[in-house]
Amino acid sequence: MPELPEVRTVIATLNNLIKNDTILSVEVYWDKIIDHIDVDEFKKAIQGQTINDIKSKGKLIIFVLDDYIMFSHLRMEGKYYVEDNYTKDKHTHVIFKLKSNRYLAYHDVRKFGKISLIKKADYLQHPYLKKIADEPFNMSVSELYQKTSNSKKEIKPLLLDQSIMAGLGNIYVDEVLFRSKIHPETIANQISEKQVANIIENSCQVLNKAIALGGTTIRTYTSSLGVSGKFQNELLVHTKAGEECTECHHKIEKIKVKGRGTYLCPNCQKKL
DNA sequence: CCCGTGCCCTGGCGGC
DNA sequence: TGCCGCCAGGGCACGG
Repeated sequence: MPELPEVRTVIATLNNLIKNDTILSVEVYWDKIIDHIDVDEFKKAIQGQTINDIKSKGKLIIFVLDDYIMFSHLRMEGKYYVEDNYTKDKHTHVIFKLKSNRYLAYHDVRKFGKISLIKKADYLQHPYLKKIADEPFNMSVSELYQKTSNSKKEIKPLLLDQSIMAGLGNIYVDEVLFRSKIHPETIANQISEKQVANIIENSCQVLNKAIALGGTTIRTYTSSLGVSGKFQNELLVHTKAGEECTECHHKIEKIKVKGRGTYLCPNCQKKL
């Protein structure tokens, strides 16, 4: 699933391929992908808009057009392809026809992803963006500590909340808590300021490494974008149930935390 | 205001 | 082999 590093890889590739291209028209095959705006309105408004830049915040992709901002959230399985010829399959839900005679196709097996369009002047008020906190790279220890020390939630669900800190999903949060030696069910207000500093530090390290490993994906524009990273080789706990911990040789366990599959080393990550 | 629950979806997997 | 039922999972709406 795309988390912050995959999104960074996707936008780097999209910038290489379609920055300064112009959207001539758009076809929508699954209306629910288009969010917060009527589909016909969306189709009409986007015609003739040039893609001036593609940015991101957390897991949100931000297309900067002439008069609008287009937000895209890939959720679980959203993918973009840039193609010379458009070949729609059962998972193609939106196709943008570009002035360069190419197509930008949005694929999504689960159909969980969302695409939205808002006038530039209003975009900071859009609910997608408004709820996204700073990424770990810009997060100060005091700000995150303020949030953790006032919360009675478990630390893992708190870190998955994008309004607390942006970018971590289910995979990277397990890796960050393992590297920080914190049990995922630890109540947030029990965590010291020093441990919060560790969480931020480890988040930056893990995400930066994943970005570096995913950043080599750029190939021809017929391949899928940002889905062939190599970060899975760096995972220390996630998906490693039954294997030995790299630190202490205890067995990695899989548990459920607030309904999410969670991997940890019970010896390195002791409950307080 | 905060919390928990259910929903959106479909491929893949376990069970028989 | 095939079919059925269930589950994963980010974010949001809704109800208590």
